[in-house]
Amino acid sequence: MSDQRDKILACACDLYLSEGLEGVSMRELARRLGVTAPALYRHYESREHVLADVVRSAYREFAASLYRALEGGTPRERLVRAGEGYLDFALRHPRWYQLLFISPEQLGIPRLPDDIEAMGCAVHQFWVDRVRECQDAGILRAGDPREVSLTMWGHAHGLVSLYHNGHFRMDEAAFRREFLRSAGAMMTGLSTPEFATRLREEFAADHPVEAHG
Amino acid sequence: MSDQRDKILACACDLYLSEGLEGVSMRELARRLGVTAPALYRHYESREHVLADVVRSAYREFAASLYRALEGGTPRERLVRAGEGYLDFALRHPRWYQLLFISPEQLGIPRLPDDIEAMGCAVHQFWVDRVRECQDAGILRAGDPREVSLTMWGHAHGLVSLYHNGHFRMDEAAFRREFLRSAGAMMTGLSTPEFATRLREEFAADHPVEAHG
DNA sequence: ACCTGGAACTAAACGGTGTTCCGTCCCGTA
DNA sequence: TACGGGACGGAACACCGTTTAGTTCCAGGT
Repeated sequence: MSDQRDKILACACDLYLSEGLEGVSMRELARRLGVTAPALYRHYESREHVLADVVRSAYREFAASLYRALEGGTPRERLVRAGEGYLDFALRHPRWYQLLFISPEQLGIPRLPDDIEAMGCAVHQFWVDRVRECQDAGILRAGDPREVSLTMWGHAHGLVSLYHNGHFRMDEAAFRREFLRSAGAMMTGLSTPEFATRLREEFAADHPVEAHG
Repeated sequence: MSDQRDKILACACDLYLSEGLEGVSMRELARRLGVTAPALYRHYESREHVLADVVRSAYREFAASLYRALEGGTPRERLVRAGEGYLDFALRHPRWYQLLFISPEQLGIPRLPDDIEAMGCAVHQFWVDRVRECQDAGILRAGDPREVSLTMWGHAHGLVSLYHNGHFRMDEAAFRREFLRSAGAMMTGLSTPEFATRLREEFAADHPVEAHG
């Protein structure tokens, strides 16, 4: 719509990515745009509305990174690529990732806008779809795909969140390894017995030296 | 040490629990204590130092709730009770739980104080101990207990965090059920085959009607 | 060409924040 | 009685989000 509104949003995203939430002040935003703070209120109702738009940008970026997984040719490949996309996004853009799971309280509002909540639902649905098609393909155990995806999502988000908040004494490479190992262990539990066997065979083929450890 | 310092901390805890982080301002704190804001600086170096002490209080409360699990008579019972204590604490005191996993950035400091990081390590070690003794008892699969506890911790924290931030459209009772189901599914994957069989038998005995579903 | 309306902006101000500086009071001790 | 020091209050600084009122400027209609 408005050109200036777009500039404000772009500047707010830059500011957030470099300085964090506290760094996004109406005055600093105005300073960088060469205007005074009240001028921003012609284009945005309040600071929270600016931040809400930044969250929307984060969701769009995240969705783009996730939906690339649909280029995979099989259910299994799509699930794996989705997992890789998730981890890559979380590690490459920590601040944007944190924005996806921010509590309304931290934004200074009682509830998230409905359209942002809907974006969260869409992401959840994406995972449910990935799980369901893997169940249909005999890769994952039968069961409610919403329950299985809840388990997977919780596990992934929990590890990333603990890492981002400094609760693991690891560098990024070590965390990547731990994440993949942990996810593998969990997936084995969620897989059908046949696929779990196949997974172990593939792992043994990929790690011949460690196979005896 | 100082009497007034204790009063400030107690008041800050009350204020945080009822109003959240943003609600803890030096001026409001002083108002409630019947003094002016600068007076607080006789007893605390800065607002961040007050908040750091609130975090320490949260850890002490959390640890007390967790360590009660040691009253259990067997490794299995101690692990189960620890899990229940974790979930209970997270649901009964959401604000205190969130403080345990807060990022330094949200407190306005670059890194958490060493002693607070150590408190986090102690909690992690507690879980490692619970896992190890369950492995020794033949309940959990053999393997590095640190890796297994990482998986369990990540899973539990992720679900709680997503629930607290409003990413699940459930009430507390529904979340409790989902949490226990998800944890059960994950534990089955981490258990020894023998124990997993026993778990399923116990579940069937507890849910005779649903056994056919 | 003139007027008008509205969009976009600025300056000033209000009430809030964390924090510092300085003066004051009071109490225990020499 | 004098002094030192801890505890406090008042004023101030620099920041914040936001509101109000006044200014500028340009497009459109008469």
